[in-house]
Amino acid sequence: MQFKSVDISKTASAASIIFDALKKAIIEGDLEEGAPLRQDEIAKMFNTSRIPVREAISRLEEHGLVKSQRYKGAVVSGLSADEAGEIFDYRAILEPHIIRVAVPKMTPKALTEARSFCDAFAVSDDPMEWGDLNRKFHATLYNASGLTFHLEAVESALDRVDRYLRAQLVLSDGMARANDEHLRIQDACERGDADAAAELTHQHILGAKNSLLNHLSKL
Amino acid sequence: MQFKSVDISKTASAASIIFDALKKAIIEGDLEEGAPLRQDEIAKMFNTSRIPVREAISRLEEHGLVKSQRYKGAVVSGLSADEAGEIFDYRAILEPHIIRVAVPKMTPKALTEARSFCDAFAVSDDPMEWGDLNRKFHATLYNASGLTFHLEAVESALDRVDRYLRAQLVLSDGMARANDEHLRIQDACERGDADAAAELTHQHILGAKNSLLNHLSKL
DNA sequence: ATATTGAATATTGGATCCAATCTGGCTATG
DNA sequence: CATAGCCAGATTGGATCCAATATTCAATAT
Repeated sequence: MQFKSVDISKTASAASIIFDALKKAIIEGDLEEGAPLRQDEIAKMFNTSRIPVREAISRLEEHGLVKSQRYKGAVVSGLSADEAGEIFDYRAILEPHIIRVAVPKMTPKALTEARSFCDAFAVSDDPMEWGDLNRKFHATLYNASGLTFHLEAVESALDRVDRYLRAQLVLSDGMARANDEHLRIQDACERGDADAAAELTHQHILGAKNSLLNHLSKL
Repeated sequence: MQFKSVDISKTASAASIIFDALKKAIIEGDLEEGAPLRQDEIAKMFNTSRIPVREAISRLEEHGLVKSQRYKGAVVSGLSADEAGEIFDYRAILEPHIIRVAVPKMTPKALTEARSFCDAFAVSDDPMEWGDLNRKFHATLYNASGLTFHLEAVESALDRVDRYLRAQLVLSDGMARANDEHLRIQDACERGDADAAAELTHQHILGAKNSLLNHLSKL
């Protein structure tokens, strides 16, 4: 008799679960910049001791999402407009390269999947969903590249500016422009025009950066 | 009366010390790919308990330097030739951008410091020193850019391929070519020619990549 | 002889306890 | 009144102990 292989899970340690939860909370802005991460408090939330909490925090620190001082504890990292701008520049350099490599490798399946995210993004009216769909759309296209190191690097960069990205989408013309640009990128990919996809991606990121910095400077 | 600020140290936790030591050992190849990291063993080496060891290992994992499996322990990550090649490509994209930004900001002090590393690299006959001096030379030039995120990203990438970099320098023409290219880069920086510095850096990295992959394919 | 079971050992993940350090408020003193 | 010193609570870093899982190897059945 044949059995289906079932994932007996237990795969995730408490530390990993806490890490993921804290990361999500920081990225999505539930934990504000400068907010202190009290080990005891977090441990109680997850019904664990402080040991896995500390492991989670130290891993977050390696990602630059928190800063901790010996005997003083950890706080959520802040990000100045300049730093956010630098990270957008970083993405504007890397992501065009990734999509250029990816285009010739995209399967019909990947393309339809990307298009479905693109469509969902277009019709969604839930601002909390926009950020997710936006990332999924781009990630689906990028994944075809097979450039695992680049993909990790970009994910990490996106984590750092996720809040800014969402903020930018909410701006008056943010969604409209993003939508339009997504369609053009999707089109270029379907045509197999890697150079166009790369150039459009470059403009897409720099456009978001300018829109964001422009907005921030007015505050 | 004025006091110089003295670092009362104690700044470093045991976990940080262990992290740095393990990282150095992995980067420099003292710990080979696939080598298991036994918490107990490492704890005894540092006269600590396993707690800070685990924290160090989990931080290393976030940097991709080790891979660990629940209840099975951690091993030093391997890196295929393809993956190493990908990371060289990544550097070939980022570092030219960094140096282009850096050139107009370089102080005379930074330039002389870079030149001293360049000279030391040229005359050193200790292969273990080459890797360090090489990284210090480039880092000194890059630091002027003030692009902290980019600098961290490149450092992290260099950590992953450090062994390959050293191996490449030891190849017959590795040092000679690196030396020559370093001088050209230093020259371009001193002339204030950012575009030339960027282009030379690009070629420098791709040249090293090709030399390395070419060598590896012959094994 | 080979494959399978099961117990003994090794190793990791986490809980609890202790030590070191920070923080905030109180007091003494000028 | 202002300020330095100091004590008590809060908080973190680490050590020790226990639980969960993996691995090894001897015993047994086919």
